[in-house]
Amino acid sequence: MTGFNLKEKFKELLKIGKKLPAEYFDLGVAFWLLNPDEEEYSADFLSKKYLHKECNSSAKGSTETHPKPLELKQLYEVASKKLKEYKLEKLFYDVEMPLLSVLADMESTGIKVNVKNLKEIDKELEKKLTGLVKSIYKEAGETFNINSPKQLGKILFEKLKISLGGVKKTRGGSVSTNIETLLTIQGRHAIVKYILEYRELFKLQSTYVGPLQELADKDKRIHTTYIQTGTSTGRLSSQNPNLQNIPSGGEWARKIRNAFIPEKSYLLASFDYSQIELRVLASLSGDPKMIEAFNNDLDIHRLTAANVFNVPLEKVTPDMRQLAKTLNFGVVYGMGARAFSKASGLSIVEAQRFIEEYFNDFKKIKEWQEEIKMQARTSGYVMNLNGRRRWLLQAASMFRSEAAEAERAAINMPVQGLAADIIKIAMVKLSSEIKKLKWENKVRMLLTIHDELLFEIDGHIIKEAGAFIRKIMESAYELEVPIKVNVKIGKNWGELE
DNA sequence: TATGAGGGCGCC
DNA sequence: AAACGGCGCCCTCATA
Repeated sequence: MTGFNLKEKFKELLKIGKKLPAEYFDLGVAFWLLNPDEEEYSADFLSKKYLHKECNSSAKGSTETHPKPLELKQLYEVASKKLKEYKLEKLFYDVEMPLLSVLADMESTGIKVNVKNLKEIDKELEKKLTGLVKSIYKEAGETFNINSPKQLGKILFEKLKISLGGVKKTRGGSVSTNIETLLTIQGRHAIVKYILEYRELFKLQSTYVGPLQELADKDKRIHTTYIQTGTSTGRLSSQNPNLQNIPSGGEWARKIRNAFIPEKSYLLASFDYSQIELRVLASLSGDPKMIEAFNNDLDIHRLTAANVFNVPLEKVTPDMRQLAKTLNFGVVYGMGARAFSKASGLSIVEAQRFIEEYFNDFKKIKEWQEEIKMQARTSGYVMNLNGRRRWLLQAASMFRSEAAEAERAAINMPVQGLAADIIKIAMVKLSSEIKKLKWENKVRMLLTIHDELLFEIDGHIIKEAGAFIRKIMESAYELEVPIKVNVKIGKNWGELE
């Protein structure tokens, strides 16, 4: 079978109990592998671009357009030839295509939520919000739309005349009212703390608690859609609803996660790859210190702290470790002194010193990053270990900021992209092993959240299945360092141990 | 009424 | 806010 949106077709087949085709070729996914930064991966768009056809212009609106068989054939010819040319066949046929049906399964299964519970949280939030709105209007001396940054800015800085010291402008030139700003002016007026809490609670209610109730089906299950062509690095994205950004820290977040539950007599189990991106970075760069740290299962942030502060491991304080953690994360993203100073609270000069010290201690990481940047500049693309490719023609741009942006993307993609491959490979392997064991109904893969898999598992086999899943995830890929998976189990998503 | 930009913020 | 990578969704507001 060849076509577009095969995942949707497969979900239809699953619904009516039909068998999926043994061989299939999703054109959207194929063109995404060839260039993950296309504007879209529709038949129309790709026909126009690669076959020099005009759009299948049935006005806009109504139903999705159905490409003609001939166009499909032609697009297939182009895609399969290019996949071979760019050595992407293995990734396509062994990872992305098998993954497509795994995703169809996961989406069809969905995850159960306690709608009653959500409703209660909704009520609670409503009550809190009503009180906050009252307090805010009282402090402001008038009513206004708190959700409007424009109106809020007027109230704060014109009506209440809160000092603008340390307050930044937005890109559009207006005064910012973001959290950063609110925190800096918090001591200057009583209204600010109400607004901070209002922002937090309104976000939770409008983005999560409300929509999640609406999206539950008759079995109280929520079905996200994974977008296989949704990122430039190889990750998946999740939409309608996005189940990859459910709140995780804090009291309200816990309440929301508590509402994600297993079916009766099942348990939820999460399996998350420990420090997967740093392990990948250690492996790719071959940095001896970092590799040794992971080989000895050391606390990587503590090890980093000991190095950048030049103290023995046991002399590392929590503050030092926190700073090192920020540094480790930042390095993966190509963070500069400015961003690090912002994230750490250090001065830019101090921040710069720490970054230099970091790269002095982990020289191979610096070298690896320089190589990747060079590759991007000279060839116009970067690749990860599996040949996953991202075109970055801007790396050679004469505009420094544009080139720098591309360079940051260049050093991040091979790391984020390999981590993405690893979990994808694990998912495919898991799915086939679960089928082999005839565990389809006892072990259900529900969510994939970048470095984490969430399962719903029959309580009777939880131990066995947990060990089994962990094993497969840890052995899905061979790096220069061990891959470690943390397992947590519980009666809901908010209380896993 | 529909759309898109802007501001903002949730996650890994 | 971003000289910190990758996402999706909410609301407002101007414009079509």
